[in-house]
Amino acid sequence: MRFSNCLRIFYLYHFYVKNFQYLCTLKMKADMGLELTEQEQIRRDKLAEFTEMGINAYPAELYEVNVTSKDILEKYPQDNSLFQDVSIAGRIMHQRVMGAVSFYELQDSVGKIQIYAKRDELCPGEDKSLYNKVYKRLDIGDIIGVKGFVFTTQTGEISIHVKEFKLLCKSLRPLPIVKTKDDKVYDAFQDPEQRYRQRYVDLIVNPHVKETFIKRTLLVNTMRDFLNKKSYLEVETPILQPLYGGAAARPFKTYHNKLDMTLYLRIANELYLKRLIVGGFDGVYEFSKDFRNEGMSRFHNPEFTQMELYVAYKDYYWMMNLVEEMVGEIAVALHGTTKVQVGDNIIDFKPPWKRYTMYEAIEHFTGTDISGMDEEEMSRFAKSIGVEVDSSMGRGKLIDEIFGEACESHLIQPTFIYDYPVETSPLAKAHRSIPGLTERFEAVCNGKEICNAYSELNDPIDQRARLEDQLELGKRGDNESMVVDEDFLRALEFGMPPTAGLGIGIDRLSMIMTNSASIQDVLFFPQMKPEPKKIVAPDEDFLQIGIEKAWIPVLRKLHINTLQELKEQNPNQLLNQLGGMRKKLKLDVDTVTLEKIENWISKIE
RNA sequence: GUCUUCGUAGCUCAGUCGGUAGAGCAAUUGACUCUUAAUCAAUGGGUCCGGGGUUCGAAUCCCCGCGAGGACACCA
Repeated sequence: MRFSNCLRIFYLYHFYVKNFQYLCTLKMKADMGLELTEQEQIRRDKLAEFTEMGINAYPAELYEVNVTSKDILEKYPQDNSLFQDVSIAGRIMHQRVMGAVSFYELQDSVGKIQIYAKRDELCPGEDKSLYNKVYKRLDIGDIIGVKGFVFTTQTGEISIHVKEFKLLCKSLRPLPIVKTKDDKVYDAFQDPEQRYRQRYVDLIVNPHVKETFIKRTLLVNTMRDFLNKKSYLEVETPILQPLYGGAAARPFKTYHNKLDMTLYLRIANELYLKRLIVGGFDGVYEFSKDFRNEGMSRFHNPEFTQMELYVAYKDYYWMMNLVEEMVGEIAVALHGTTKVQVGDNIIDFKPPWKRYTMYEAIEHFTGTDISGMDEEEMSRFAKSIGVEVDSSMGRGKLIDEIFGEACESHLIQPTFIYDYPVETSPLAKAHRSIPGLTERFEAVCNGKEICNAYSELNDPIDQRARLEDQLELGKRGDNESMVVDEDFLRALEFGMPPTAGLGIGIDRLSMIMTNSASIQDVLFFPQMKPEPKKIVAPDEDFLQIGIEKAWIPVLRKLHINTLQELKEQNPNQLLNQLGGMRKKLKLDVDTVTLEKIENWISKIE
């Protein structure tokens, strides 16, 4: 008994000491808060006030939620007896205070709902401070939990009548204010730089952004289900690779200390998945984050996601069928139909898709049959349609460039292009009947490649020759060519069954399926250059040359953040400025003198 | 990498010919017991991205950076 009393005293003591320390911290921050904007400072002051009133702005215990905004808005109109005892939590997005009554909009993970609170109900007694000092002074962005019942207001909006509320998190930064009326959005938060750098803000204020990412996940889940239903095995292969291969791209290079070796971040996982087919799996796939050290654009991010699939005893025709079926299913899962609006076009993913050989496509769009041309004729033709040609380009590269220039951007509806030249397809099996071509196809949609697939090359001797040809190309100045992966060749020499392989760009497909113009819109955190950071010297630097602590934030306010910057000041001017700031901020410090300032400056190295 | 557009208050933006930096929302204070882009009144808030230059005077004109968007190049 005595022991437990001691414990209680100890805990009480502990609580007060901690709270006191916290208050001190808050006040201190408030004092040195000269770098904060006015609105941020006001929010911190409010936080300190709340704390002083005994309100914990960051409570630890869970808050029971028994309903979502969406549930209420969907089901309440059908049955007004529902939701008479709800508990819900969310972020305050909008406040309309009418004196003793207030309407807030609360945003939870699936939507928004209006909440209604009345002073005399929240504060039945004489003391109205819970409403006047706390509820009314909550800010946009604060997260609260409320309990009450659902009703319809006089103007017909389904709302929650608040009987009690609890602050769950005080927000210290003002959110962008986006207003909506009749589906028209005012002051939309759409500066791309801020949206991508601070995606959390983007997600809070732009509900359609959340939709995009939910669709992306649904896309991935649908694809995974589709593949699992066919009993293919989802696997994981190395991201850190001693040799990079499986695509033509420049890699990111890194270093392992203990092994004392260079490693590369994978540009593709193709060669590892094929080793697994050699090992005896009939179907393997991986959603693979790949990394390519190249230029960025609205279609390219340094890291991106591909799904690669390899299935034994199949060929590329079979794989075409799988792709159109799978992507068709994805469209239906996301949109309820195979027709998807993308920009100004409606794209229909309903199988079967159009199929052209590469030569057919070029002939279709240019009117010229290039299949019989030699390298020189082809080079002339390429130049004539505006392709930049250089000496490192072989025949295959030329065909590829001609296709890119003349055809790709015109292919809006999903179309398979197949039978690619052997020179640019070092991992694809030679065509069963046409020399110089490979059994490879790409699906092009909305003018962009969305996937790439082959009947995989499983002839180890041909494979070695092709990889060596790539090295030869490398010597001609084509820096994308690959390194020979001896272990991969060794695996092929044990024998890989005939296999169909596929790589499908998840980001590109997401762009199309969500009607997004930029890859940055389907990546939560697209790569950005770092934000420029101000260099701010620590307090000690200033203290060391004899500056009183109170003046340090003032100097920072004047944008004097380092001793070097201080040294460059005109002492007379600084004297005036410091005097001015002292008055303006009503600082409780002795005035500075010119002598003192000169003394500071003289001590700087 | 090249070309091009942009960078002003917490947010969205205006700023004329180079002459005291503005609006709406947000914030603060006050009024308001069913509002909804709530309303009404008052108030505060600025490194005009950074650094140079021209000028009596620069948010504005010129140069050099930084960051972002777009196009091209690159990327099968």
